[in-house]
Amino acid sequence: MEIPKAYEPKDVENRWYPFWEQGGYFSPEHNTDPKAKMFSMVIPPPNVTGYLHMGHALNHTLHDVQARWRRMSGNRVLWLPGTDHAGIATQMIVERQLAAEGLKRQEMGREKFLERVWQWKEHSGGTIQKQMRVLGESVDWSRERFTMDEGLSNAVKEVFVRLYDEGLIYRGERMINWSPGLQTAISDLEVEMKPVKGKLYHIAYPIGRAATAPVEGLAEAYEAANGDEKKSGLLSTAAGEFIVVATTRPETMLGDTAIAMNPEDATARGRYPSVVGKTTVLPLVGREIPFIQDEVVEKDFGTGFVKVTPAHDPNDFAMGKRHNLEFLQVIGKDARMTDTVPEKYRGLDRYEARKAVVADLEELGLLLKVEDYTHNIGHCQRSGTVVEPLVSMQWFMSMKPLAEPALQAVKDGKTKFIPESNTKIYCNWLENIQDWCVSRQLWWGHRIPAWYTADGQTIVARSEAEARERLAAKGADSSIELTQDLDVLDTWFSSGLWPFSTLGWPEQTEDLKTYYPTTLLITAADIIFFWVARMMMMGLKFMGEVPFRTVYITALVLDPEGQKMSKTKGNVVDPLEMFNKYGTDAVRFMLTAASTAGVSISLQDSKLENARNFANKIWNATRFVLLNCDDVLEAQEPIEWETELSEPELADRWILSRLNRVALEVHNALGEYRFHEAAEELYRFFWNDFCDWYIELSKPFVTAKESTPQSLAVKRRIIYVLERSLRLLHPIMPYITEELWQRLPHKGETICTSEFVSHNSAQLDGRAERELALTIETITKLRNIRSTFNIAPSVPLKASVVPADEAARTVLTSMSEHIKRLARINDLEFVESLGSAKGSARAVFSGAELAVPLEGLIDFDKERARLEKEFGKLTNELAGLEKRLNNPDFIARAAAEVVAESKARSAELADQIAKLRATIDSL
RNA sequence: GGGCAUAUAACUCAGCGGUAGAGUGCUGUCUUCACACGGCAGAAGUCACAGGUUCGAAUCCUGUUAUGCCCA
Repeated sequence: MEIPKAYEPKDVENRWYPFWEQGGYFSPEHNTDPKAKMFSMVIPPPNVTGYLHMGHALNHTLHDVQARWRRMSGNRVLWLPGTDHAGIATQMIVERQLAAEGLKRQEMGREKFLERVWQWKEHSGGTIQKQMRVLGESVDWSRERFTMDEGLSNAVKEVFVRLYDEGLIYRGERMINWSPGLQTAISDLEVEMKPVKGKLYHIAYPIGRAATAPVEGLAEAYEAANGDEKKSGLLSTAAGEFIVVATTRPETMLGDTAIAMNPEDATARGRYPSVVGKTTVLPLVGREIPFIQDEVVEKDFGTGFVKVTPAHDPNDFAMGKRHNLEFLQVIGKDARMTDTVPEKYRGLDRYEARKAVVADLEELGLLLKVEDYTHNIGHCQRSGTVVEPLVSMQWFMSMKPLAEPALQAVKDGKTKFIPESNTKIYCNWLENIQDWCVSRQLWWGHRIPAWYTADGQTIVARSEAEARERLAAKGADSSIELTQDLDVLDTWFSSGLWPFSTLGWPEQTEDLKTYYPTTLLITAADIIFFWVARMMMMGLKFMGEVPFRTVYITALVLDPEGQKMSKTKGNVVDPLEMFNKYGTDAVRFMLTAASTAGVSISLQDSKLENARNFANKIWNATRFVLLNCDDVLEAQEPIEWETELSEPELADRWILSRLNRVALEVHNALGEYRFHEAAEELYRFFWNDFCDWYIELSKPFVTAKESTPQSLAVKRRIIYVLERSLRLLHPIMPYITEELWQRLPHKGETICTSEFVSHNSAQLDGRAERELALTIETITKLRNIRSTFNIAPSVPLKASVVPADEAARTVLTSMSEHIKRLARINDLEFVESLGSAKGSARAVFSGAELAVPLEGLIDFDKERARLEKEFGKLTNELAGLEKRLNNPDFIARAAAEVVAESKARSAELADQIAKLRATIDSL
């Protein structure tokens, strides 16, 4: 049989995905067992025109590990794939393309523009799907969904209408975050707070009169009045009285409609009782505005006076509502000053206006102080522009009534977060939730199903026809002209319905009944609010049940230096390049092995190399078997554990026990989403147990020239263990395991639907594990002597062994041929005692004492030093144990087993120490 | 300002009440008929710091420091 010496992932990987896909193995219907347990997941839908990044690679790998493992364990698995229309992102891309052609969407018109977007979607969509196939993802492509599919669009309309009818969706003039860059409202979540170096301007407003002529010496007076400790916002000078406010946005003063202070400052004990009932006149504008008192004003911040611009600040907006202030919009949607401001500022950009206002205030002598000031400013996440808080007519979703059940469900444990710490993050957000602005002034997305009549009525309905029915039902003329709302819904509106809209809702489909609620959601922490929380709310609202039982939050994937990957830093790693370099299975293994809950993953080459080497090890172990077991492989029939041809010996019982133990541990680890543990157990088992010991112990039989019943039996056992190991590894490393499994005797068409090894406790054999450990230790000690004294492997050595007891003697005697071969000893004799250590190297351990005669070959000072070091180590350990055992509290309070263990270990150590001492002394 | 997470061998990370493990790297050695993407052997850590709880703390609690993330 031709088998390359090293694993070449490319040759193997291309072969299997089409085979799997055509075989329909990833469809839940492939499992026809009527009693099968259901396991379902929906994929977090990537942007339809996007491509796979490392975050996806991690996320999708973990999904696939779960899906493949559950499928092999007999579950009926649905893993539903799909993509998201990603309103803003996609529209931006297409607009940029248009700009390159000198076109604008506004000039094209809505319909033409949408045609262009669909074209772009057709053209560049599908990349993600191709990449998912490269990754080997076992999704059911027959159920693939897109958020703008007809069915999902119907779900969006249905939800909108129902929530509107219940009063949970409303239209209103409210303060929203306006993105001047995107020319749309955005939600609070889409605003990113970033520290920006700015200035804090201290401005004087005259009390009770206008300041038209320049005032002299006000700044100096302010400076003098506000020494180290004192802070006063009240200035009394020859020119009259002033109050002082500090602001980072002086241009907004043009829209001030009040000055606020804390009520305590208005009392006789406070700082500013004298202004109560008075007014101040806005400089530059001349508008007379009142003083108001409000609890939200912090006494200790600045002067204690705060300017109130209700139309351009969320806090001021709330104050404006409370105190019935006037709302003056002074900044427009284009971020330029409106016609509400004095003529000289109109049309100026907000930052130009700031300069102009500051210059004019300075001229009037009212600018008292300018300080450097770094503060957080909201930026539009997508466009990067500074968000302008504006009062605008938008659609909102009332969140409190929806959040309450979503909060309760998690508190009741109906949905669990892993790692658990995310629960608090989720709960805190829901407890402080604000209404959600769902309308977007975009074209790409789900158009808001609301129609308006010329006389200002609003009708929300699933279609225009239904809107007319609703009109008629109200007794109105249903044939009047209706215009549909121009806006679309926030993309996350449709994403929030994903777990049930993808299964057919609002139709009561079989899929919906069968697969909702889904079992597991795997996603990244950055969309807990955007997506997870909203799915919870919508799922509970419309399905009456949580959308998923468990939410696994993946780690962040970082660059090799532990830095977050970003395009601007240029440290983004393309997963496809990584698959090419190391092999897909290796990358998958690395990501799985690195997935410890809550700890971010940095992409070190060493980890990837290690994973690639592991794949190569699997390849070569199988290669060894394939090259040496022709006589067994010819039959090509599934192999069972061989006991007929020859009685299993210690090594066989040991590997069978280990196989079962690992199967159990992997099963438990994956069941509790401890991915790294599953990967590590498998790695250790395959490399250290199976390759390093079992294959080595089996070699004399496997490579024997002549077939004997015993050699056939050993070969059958090694194939048995190997084939099962591949099945255990398959969820993490699908390609290499399928490739090799197909070459071994097996049952079924594909490893994907083969049975995951379930552990058989009857095959766990603690005694065999202990006995083989003794054998391994004996071999290791002998090798250690050869290595320490630098004796070439070709030099024949003799060894004497004194087993610690009869049991050890039996084991070591039965394993003596293996010991001799693996430790390169030609003469191994069992004796009653070793006598003087003169002329030999020694080893003392719990199972035996060893002597290797090395007269003339070794430096005895070195041997003495080596043994003294060992002696020191053991003595230290014993001292610690004795200290513990001499403590009456320990004996009285520690668990009985622990005490017994300590005693046993202490006795064992004392024995070894005595023997070592005698050995050293006899040197 | 509030919250969360992390600090363990040179590096990257496991372990999370019974006196420390892995991978990489390092040292030595072996090209022995699966694998040098390998074998064998070895060296390497007062488990960030300070208190406390406990018979016993890397592990639990409190505080400090550092780093990262989230929210305002």
